[in-house]
Amino acid sequence: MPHVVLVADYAEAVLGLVDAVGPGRATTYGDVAEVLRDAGWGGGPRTVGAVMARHGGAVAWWRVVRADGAMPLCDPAEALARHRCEGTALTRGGRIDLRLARADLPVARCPRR
DNA sequence: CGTGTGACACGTA
DNA sequence: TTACGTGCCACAC
Repeated sequence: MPHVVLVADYAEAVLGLVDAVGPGRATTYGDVAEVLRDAGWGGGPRTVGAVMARHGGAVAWWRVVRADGAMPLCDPAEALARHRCEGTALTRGGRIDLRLARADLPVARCPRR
């Protein structure tokens, strides 16, 4: 079959990783993209963001933040509230403290290889 | 096949 | 610390 991986499959992988991030923890678009990249998928941070925009509602989207710890732009207030409930480590600027909250992502597997 | 766009990342000022 | 420019990948026109 084609060497091109359908977005649906990529999206499934993204959601799987996000789902693996437990309460009180967080990961970044870049981290997710890197894992998927090592697994043989293409894409970058922005591609992960695109997937979240389309299918994010099915998972804990607020646990995926930017590399600087800032909340996703879609709904910062909602995300911040969620993290406060979960007790996620935050900095005084109201951003995620990735030093403490960064989650270890499971190893993704390639679509076909 | 060029151009614009996006829930990003990173170096530099 | 914030602001701006550049690189990045995939997709819609």
